[in-house]
Amino acid sequence: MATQFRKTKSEERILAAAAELFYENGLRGVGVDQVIAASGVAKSTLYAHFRTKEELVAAYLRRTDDSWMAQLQAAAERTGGGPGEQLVGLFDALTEAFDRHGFFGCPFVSAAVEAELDSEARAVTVQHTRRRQAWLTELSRQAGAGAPDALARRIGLLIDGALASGRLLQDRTVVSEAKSAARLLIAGHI
Amino acid sequence: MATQFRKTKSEERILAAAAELFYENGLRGVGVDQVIAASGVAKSTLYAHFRTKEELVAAYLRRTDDSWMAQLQAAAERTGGGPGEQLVGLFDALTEAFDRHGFFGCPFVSAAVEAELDSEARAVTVQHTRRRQAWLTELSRQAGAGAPDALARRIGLLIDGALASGRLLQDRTVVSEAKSAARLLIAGHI
DNA sequence: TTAATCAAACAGACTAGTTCGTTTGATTAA
DNA sequence: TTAATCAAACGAACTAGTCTGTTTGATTAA
Repeated sequence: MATQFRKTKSEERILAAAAELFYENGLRGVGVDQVIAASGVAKSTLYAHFRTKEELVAAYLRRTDDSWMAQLQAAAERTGGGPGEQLVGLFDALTEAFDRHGFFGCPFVSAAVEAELDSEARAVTVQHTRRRQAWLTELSRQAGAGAPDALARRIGLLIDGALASGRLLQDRTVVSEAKSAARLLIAGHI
Repeated sequence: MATQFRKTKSEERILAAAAELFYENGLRGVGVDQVIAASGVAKSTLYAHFRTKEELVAAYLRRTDDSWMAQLQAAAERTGGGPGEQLVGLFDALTEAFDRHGFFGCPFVSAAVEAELDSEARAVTVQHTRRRQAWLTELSRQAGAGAPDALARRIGLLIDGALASGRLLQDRTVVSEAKSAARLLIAGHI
């Protein structure tokens, strides 16, 4: 439907603008007025699509959850190798993220810093972390790791560390160090 | 002098309250009014000691820089071992931090999320990161690492990762995983 | 026509920072 | 001992600006 299309287009623009602004400036660092200015949408339109700022934030994080998982999985599958190789290849997604968006760290760590403990944003953050760990655990299991859960936590730790260190040092070479560290850890687990 | 003592005590109380509040709720999440309420100090007193909120934030971060480095070094030296052993032992400081303050991650990563790019807070964050890396590089060199700088970055990556993952998962077992990962990486570097 | 969008003004809550007159308690000098 | 002095802190009101969210009434496009 055309109205649907138009509605979707506005919502899409809002979310695209919100994603960039929230990621670069933090949740509390971006006002609704900035989002409407960047998306070229009227304030009333934004509030027609999202009842509150918090709902917009949650929508942004849900979308980031999906796209972030997709990027990790795409990088993993691009290796064309087995699960062990994929656990290493996923780190390429971090380099890509650094190159595309700059050194702004992990959006979920940022959200955890800024969102209230009982907020929906926090719930999405928890959900994303579980989702990621479930996937890493499954890959570890398929790779034949003795303790898939422990290996998954270690890989997750390297991902979070690379994003955090990358932000602090403003330097993407940490990713290749995380990658080779991952290789070593995987070898130690199989 | 008694007047000196009194002044110091107020400033001290302000900083102690600010440290807890900022660490748990983020920089932007804490208002000046909360700090004065928690420290039991008048607003005018706070502004007699710190010209702006930003100056208070910077003071909090400088103090955190010092205490955080001291905690890492204390944990390292407590091993009573050589540099290689110290690079592993420092991770005990993370467990202690988790136990003492909860899972609030790295205060400098949080600051990097919330502070403006040109703020003094950001400058203190950069300074802390350099200081930490310099120390880790020196320990790596003493341990006889082939590439002390690379090993230092990997250890730093594990520290940041443990703090970030610990926050996301609300779980301190990541620290022992970071620790054993560190052992493996150090062995690979010597 | 009808649903979506627009611009613009607005209310209400909150925040940083200021001001000013008052209180406290220690030091100093007669 | 007692009275004057002083630095530090206090409380409370106030300014000025920002932020979220609402409302209104006109405009656009199928």
